Amino acid sequence: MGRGKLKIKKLENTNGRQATYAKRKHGIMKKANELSILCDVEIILLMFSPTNKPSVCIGKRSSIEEIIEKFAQLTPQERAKRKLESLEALKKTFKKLDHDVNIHEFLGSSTQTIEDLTNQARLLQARLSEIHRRLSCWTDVDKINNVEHLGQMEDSLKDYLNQIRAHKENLGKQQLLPIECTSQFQNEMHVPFRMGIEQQLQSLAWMPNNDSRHMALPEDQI
Amino acid sequence: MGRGKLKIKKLENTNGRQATYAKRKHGIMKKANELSILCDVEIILLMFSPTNKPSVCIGKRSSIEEIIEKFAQLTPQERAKRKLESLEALKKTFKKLDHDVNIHEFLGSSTQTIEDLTNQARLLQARLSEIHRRLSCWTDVDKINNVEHLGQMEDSLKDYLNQIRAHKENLGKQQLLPIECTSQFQNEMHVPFRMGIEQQLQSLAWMPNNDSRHMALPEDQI
DNA sequence: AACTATTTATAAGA
DNA sequence: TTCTTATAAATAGTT
Repeated sequence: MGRGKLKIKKLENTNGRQATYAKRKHGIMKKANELSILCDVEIILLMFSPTNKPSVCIGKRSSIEEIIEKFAQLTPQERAKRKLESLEALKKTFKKLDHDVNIHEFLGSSTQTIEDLTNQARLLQARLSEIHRRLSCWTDVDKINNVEHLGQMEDSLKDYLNQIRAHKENLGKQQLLPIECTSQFQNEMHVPFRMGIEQQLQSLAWMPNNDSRHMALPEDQI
Repeated sequence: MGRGKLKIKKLENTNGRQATYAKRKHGIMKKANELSILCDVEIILLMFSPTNKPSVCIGKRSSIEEIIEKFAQLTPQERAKRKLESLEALKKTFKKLDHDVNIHEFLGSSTQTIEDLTNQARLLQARLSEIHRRLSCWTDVDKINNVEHLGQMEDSLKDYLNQIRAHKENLGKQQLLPIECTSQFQNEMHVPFRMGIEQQLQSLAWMPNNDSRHMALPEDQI
C-alpha cells in the first residue's frame, strides 16, 4: 500500500528502514489492539526497533505472565506445528504476491521456548524436594517414632563413624611424611567445618519446599 | 476496511467473532512477518483464538528465548513507560476514529515479566549448589586431608548418635503404652529407611552442580 | 511530521 | 466453510 509496491526484503537504506518501521509498528500495534478488543482474545506483541528500542502491546484480557505461561505449557512439538500451520497460510499469501518464504529458514531459527525455563525451574524444585525428603529423616530425628528405623539409622552412623576414624588414622600416618601438595585446596573446599553435623543438617531447613508431606518446619525442631 | 466500518468493540456474535479473528489473525501475522523482514527487527506475536487455540509468529532474527530475555532485562518501570508511550500513540489514532482507550485499564493488567522465572531458576540453582557444598564434606570424607577437621566431624557424629540413642530409648519406653495414632503417616513420611547413611549421602551425587570447585564427582567416591 | 496516490486488508455478501 | 468484491485502512514515496 502506498505509492509503490514494496518487495518484502530487508530495506538497505537505514533511514528508510527506520521510517518504515515507525509507520508499520504503529499499524501493527493498532491491529493487535483492535484484534484483542473485537475478538476478545489474549494477545502479546513484542518488538525491538532497528535501533533496539523495545515496544510491547498487550491485549486487555491478560498479563504477559499469563500468556507466556499458557504458551510455555504447550509442548515444543505443538508449538512447532502451529508455527508451521501459520507459516503455510503466510506462504500461500506470499506466493500470490510473487514473493516466497523459506519455511526451513523461518522454522530453523527456534523451536524451543520459555517452556524450558519453566521446566528447568520445575526440575530444580523437584530436586530440592527430593533432597529435602532424603534428608528429612536426619534433620527430624525427633519426629521418627519407629524404634526399628532409629536402630537402622544408628547402625548407619556407627559405620560412617568408623569410616571417618579409619580415614583419620590413615591420614595421621601419612601426615608424618612431608607431603603438602594435596592440601592446596583445603580452604576453598571445606568451608563449613566449624559447624556440627546437627547444625549443618538442621540449617537445611531454609530449603524451600512446598511439599508439606515431606517437609519439617524449622520451628518444630529440637 | 471492508463493506462497512466496524466499531472497535467486542463482536457479540460468536460466529462473526471467529470469522473476524481468522481473517485478522492472518493479516496481523503477515504484517509481523513483513515487518521483521523489511526492517530486520526482532518480533514476537503470541495469540490465543476465541476458542483458545494458540498462534505464534516469530521474526527470523531471533528465538523467543532471546527476545523474552531482552524484555525481561528491562526494568518494570521501563516496560510500563514504553507501554504508555505506545498507548498514547494508539489513543491518538483511536480518538480520530471516535473511539477511546482507557489507559489505566490498559496499563493495569501487568507490569512484570519472565524475568521472575529466570531469577527463580537462578535462585533454585544457587540453593542446590549451596546444599551440595554443605554436604560435600560428608559425601567426600576421603577427600578430606585435614585430621583436625575429621576429628570435628567425628565428634559431631558422636553427638548425633547419642541424640538418636536417647530418642530411641525414649520411644522404647513410650512404645509400652498402646498409642498407635501417631504412626499413621509412617510409611508416607519415611521412605528411604532401608538405605544406610552412606548410600543416602552418596546418592546425593546425582545432584546437578556446575560449580566444580565445590563439587565432588560420584566416580571418585569410596 | 504531513500528505496522498496506491496498495492492502477485510466486512459483508454469495 | 471458502471465495468474492466493495470499501476502509495502511502506508510508500514525496514534501
